[in-house]
Amino acid sequence: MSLSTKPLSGMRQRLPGEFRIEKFVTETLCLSSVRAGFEEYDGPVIEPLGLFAAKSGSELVGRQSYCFKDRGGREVILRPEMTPSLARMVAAQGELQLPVRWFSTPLCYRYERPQRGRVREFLQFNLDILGSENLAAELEVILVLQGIMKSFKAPSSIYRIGWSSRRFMSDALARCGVTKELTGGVFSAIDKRDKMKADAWADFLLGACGGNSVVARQVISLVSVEFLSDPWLMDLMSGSSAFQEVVEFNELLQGVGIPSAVFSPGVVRGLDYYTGIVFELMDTGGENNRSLCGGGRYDNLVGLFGNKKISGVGFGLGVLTLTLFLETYKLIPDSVREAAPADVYIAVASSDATAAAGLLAASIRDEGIRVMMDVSGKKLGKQFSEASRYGIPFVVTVGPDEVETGEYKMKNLSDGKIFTGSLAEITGRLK
RNA sequence: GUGGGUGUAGUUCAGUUGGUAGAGCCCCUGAUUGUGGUUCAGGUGGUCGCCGGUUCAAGCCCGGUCACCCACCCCA
Repeated sequence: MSLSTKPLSGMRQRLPGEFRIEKFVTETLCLSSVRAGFEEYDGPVIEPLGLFAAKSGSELVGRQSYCFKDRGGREVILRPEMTPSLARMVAAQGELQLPVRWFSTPLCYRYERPQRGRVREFLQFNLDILGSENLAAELEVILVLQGIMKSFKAPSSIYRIGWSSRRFMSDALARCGVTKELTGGVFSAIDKRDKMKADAWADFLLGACGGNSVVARQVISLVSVEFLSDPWLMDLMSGSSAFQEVVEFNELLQGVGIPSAVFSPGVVRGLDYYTGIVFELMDTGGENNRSLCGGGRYDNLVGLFGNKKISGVGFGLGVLTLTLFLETYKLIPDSVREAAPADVYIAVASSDATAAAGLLAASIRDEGIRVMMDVSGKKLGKQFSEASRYGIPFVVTVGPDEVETGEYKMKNLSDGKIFTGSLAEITGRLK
């Protein structure tokens, strides 16, 4: 009985070609963050279960987590997300200069059935600002998000940043006549609106509203609102500070001019800890059905660790979902997809020249040039094939003749021309 | 956890009413013994996912099982 050649279901395994693409994506994310003054951090993969039990949501922790007892009998969990760890790190710092602007690309784990864009071990880019209650913080993270999309050269027509506010929606639902007990159910009903047929959804919502059709009609009006200046909405929300905040944030977005950001009362977000403005990033085409990114303001997370009240705002972005999005719109550059592993290949004409070839390889490498030396021992033609397959542009041949004369032949594989020269002349050419 | 689909060469797939397993690509060898790509000639490679049943005979029919994919739930 031999071992399986497959990794555990949903676990991450990357061949060099795939890894190169993933690396391109994460490095671009990193660059966009650094450009906005954010600093990178990291946290533990294994956390105490209690860290997530409090605020992340029962579904996430109860059914979709890798949790177990360690050898010390502690209930532990492979982190399903990063934000609670971040909140703890910030809470533990006595004299941290606030606000902090941090980002990270942690591996996270969720025990769910794998499907397109969803696996069990995944990279989730996180970017947060903690310690600012100013709406400028929301604006800043959305600006970074937009900057990320720009740096991938994604035109604003192919994605949409839908945003709303938890506080506003709770207030609005109350004013529509939804009781406190029913609010949660109505929220999740709203979340499902785009996934159901209109009639079926209306029935579903009616159920969530406790069968009260007057209330249900009000809720339908609410989520159908497209503009904040809607007279019905302004009448409903008169005197609401949450509504005022939404209007204010909308003005900020208008002022900056972010065409892809759209007020969408239907955006609710799943995680329990969000309190204020929430947003998500969606593909406007039908290819990638799930949100690529979700985020918002969370006011009470740091408070779990003591008396400090530090408000945060940030988002999580799935590296895999983003990569699928980029693939769909052909936004992964060919230079990344087809990158050669070396600048020059050293072909060894006969085995007695191996030491000389090694010496040559080392001295060219010292100049910062990427050199792949043949280790196959195959005949010369095969070595050229190998270089060609790798996409390496130059081949230098080393054999008894070269060892004797110190003159090397370098072939340019794209035009077939051969250059002859000393080691210094060869490296000069390659630089 | 629920529903649907697919399992045949390294890979993508074809395989007729049940009759001894096929193609493209890849890979290997040679034409070219110190120079790749193109071309040409040849070649390797299969427990048809697994177990059982029906049959003279099963890749094909039936039952079970496992794996993967897709959708739902949830979420990045």
